[in-house]
Amino acid sequence: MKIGQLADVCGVPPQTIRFYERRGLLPEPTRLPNGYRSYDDATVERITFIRRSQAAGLTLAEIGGVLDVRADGTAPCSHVSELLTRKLDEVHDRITELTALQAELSALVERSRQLDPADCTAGQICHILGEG
Amino acid sequence: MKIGQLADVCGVPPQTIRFYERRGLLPEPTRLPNGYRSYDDATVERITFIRRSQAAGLTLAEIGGVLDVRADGTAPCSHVSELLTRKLDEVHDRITELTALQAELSALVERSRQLDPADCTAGQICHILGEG
DNA sequence: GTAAACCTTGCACCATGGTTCAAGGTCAAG
DNA sequence: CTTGACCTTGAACCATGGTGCAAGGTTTAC
Repeated sequence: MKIGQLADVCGVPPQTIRFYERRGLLPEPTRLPNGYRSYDDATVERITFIRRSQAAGLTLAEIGGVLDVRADGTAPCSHVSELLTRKLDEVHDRITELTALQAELSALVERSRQLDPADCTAGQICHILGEG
Repeated sequence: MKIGQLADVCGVPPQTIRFYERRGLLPEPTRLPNGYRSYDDATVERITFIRRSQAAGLTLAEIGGVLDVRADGTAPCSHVSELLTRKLDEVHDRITELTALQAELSALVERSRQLDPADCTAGQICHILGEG
């Protein structure tokens, strides 16, 4: 299977596959006599795994880590488990931040509805975003 | 006031002030006879405004837009109001995404607790992250 | 007079996840 | 035999918000 076919099967552009290879997420593929990359079905699975892991919020570096542990012959279970737990914390923290920001923005939008644009001519830059 | 003093007052590094200048968020400052940048209190206010707007989740490009409208002599009220409303939508959408991701991660972590690492030896990469 | 602390400029670099380009080799169809 | 679709490589570029470095000029303190 050449890179274009692999790309079609996996739903990613060929450049992205080469990019994953450069990042060490995919092993160097075997080559056809003409130098073209040649892939088997295991690579389809590997790319699918990468995309699924990305969907779970892991970075490419983190996914690479899992793949490396697996390549060592060690089951990456505890590694993955810790990773997911940590990621869950990060997501939770980010939601907390964004929720606070949402409240802040709501207050500002509400304020913008109540302020009179005519008052805006003062020396300040913007009386909606101005002081607190 | 020289750049270092301005930086201290505003709590940002001098490089960041030059960076804002390059991005058009700060006007070209007047210069002392020796070529050093010279600032007045209005710049303190302007940088404070930039940081406050960043805290509200606006990008530097968006903040620059507000500043430009203001520089035109137009009150940026309706512009800012729309910007904030749009930003509120974005934040809301992002929270929705992250909440879904949180649920997904929770399920995976739970699954990792129930799966037996001994089953991990199969041909797949990771039975926690494997076929969803 | 000299060292430290400040200022100047321009340019390169950081992470993130790719995308795009240039210049060329290969292969199948007509 | 030429056109088009595919493949190769290396390198630059995108947005984001800065940070760091090099090489030099200035100013302040001792």
